[in-house]
Amino acid sequence: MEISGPRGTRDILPEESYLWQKMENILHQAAQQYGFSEVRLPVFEHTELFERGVGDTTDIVQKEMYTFTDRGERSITLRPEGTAPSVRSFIEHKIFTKAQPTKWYYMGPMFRYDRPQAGRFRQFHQFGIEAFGTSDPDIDAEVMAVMVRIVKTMGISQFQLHLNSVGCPDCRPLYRERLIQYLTPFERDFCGDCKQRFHKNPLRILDCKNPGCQEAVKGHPALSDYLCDRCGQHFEQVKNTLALYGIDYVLNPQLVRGLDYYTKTAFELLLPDLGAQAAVGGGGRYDGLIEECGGPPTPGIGFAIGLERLLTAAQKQNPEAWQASYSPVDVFVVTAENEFAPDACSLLEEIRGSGMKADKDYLSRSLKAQMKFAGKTGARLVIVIGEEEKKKGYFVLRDMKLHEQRQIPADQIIDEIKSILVKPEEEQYAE
RNA sequence: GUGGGCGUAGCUCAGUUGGAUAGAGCACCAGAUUGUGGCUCUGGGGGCCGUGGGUUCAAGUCCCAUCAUCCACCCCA
Repeated sequence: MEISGPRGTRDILPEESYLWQKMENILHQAAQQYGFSEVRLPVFEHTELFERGVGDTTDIVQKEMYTFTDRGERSITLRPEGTAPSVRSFIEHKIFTKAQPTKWYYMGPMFRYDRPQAGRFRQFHQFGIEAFGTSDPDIDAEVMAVMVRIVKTMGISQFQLHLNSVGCPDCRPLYRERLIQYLTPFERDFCGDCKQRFHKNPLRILDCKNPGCQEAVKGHPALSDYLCDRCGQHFEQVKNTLALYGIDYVLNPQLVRGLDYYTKTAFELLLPDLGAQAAVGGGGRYDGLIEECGGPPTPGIGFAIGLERLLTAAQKQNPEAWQASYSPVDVFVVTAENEFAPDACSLLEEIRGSGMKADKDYLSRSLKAQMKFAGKTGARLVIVIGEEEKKKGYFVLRDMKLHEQRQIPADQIIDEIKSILVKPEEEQYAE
């Protein structure tokens, strides 16, 4: 009881990893349907990339990064998010010289030094997409469409897409000024954090959860009233295209994403029954980020979705599809006497060669114990080899689900198990 | 970083105002069933009672510390 993994880490054991594979298949497929291609990026980067890319006023950079000095005296950070590394790769490989836009997706572990709680880990997993090189509002809607499609395909029907526009460097300063004007009388009532935010990033006060701050913010001027023409038109077009796609959304003027780089479109996917961790995914447009990171001026938009939370939500809302039940094998070969082990081995290889999952006992157990073990693996079929069978050239094929068995001539056994296992789809779903 | 809850078998938990070899269910192994799983019955293995200190004739039980874990806040995914 002394050995355990580091705080905030988690092992995904076989009964669960099977569900992750199922989820990952959905993610790959959804992204590819919309024309996104996978990039696989390193899990660590130069610390500076995140300081620049994520923004050094953010909580992520200020208190949540796993940063260390490597043996070459370089400051290295385990990636806390996927956008900055994607941007780095886009610039490094001069992808901007190719035909645009560039549509990428990624998935993998992210790291944040936070205190663990329900739905929050120090190593967690995200899926994300990035579209570089176009500021067409249609791509904003498309990015959200990918997110919504994923959630729906997972069998999640209870969710909300919150949408806002946070403006651009042309119009946000004006709004910021108005907001400061409005908030000034309330300054002394703010919580400690918001007193800081008031000077550094007053927009963040809007989504503070502190009741006192919320009260103060109630009648605040809406950012949407201060958007410049370009941002306003962009926002309208995004909403039009979303409508075209049949995607429902909730306009949320309070939505201000935590990362510094967002411009124009900002959105968040909320799930009601995840408690404190209702935010499953979020994203937005970041038209200044690529330039900020040293690339040519290039617009971009993306989102990231938390996979632990996504899976938890799916299990809650669609338990039939996401319960942990998995059979590692289709066929289990059992021997009446230990001496038939060689026959079992060659039969196994034949079954595996035909594309089915098969296994046997490796502990010299009694026939009864082998049967018991076979039952525990969840194998649909058991093949029995013994004296009689070997002499007369047949196998006993037992169907564990139907609780019945038959004698099958040795040369027909492969075809026979195939015909049982490869059944019409409704048979499999009936389980 | 702040606050709260909880640490007894692989898992879920009992354990009386401190008192004798620390229990149950599930799980695991074996047998009842001399060639067959799921049900039933019988038996078996398995506990530094999180760790360190203290109080006491005596600590799983009381006190202190520490670690782990869970939940919430901040923030996020």
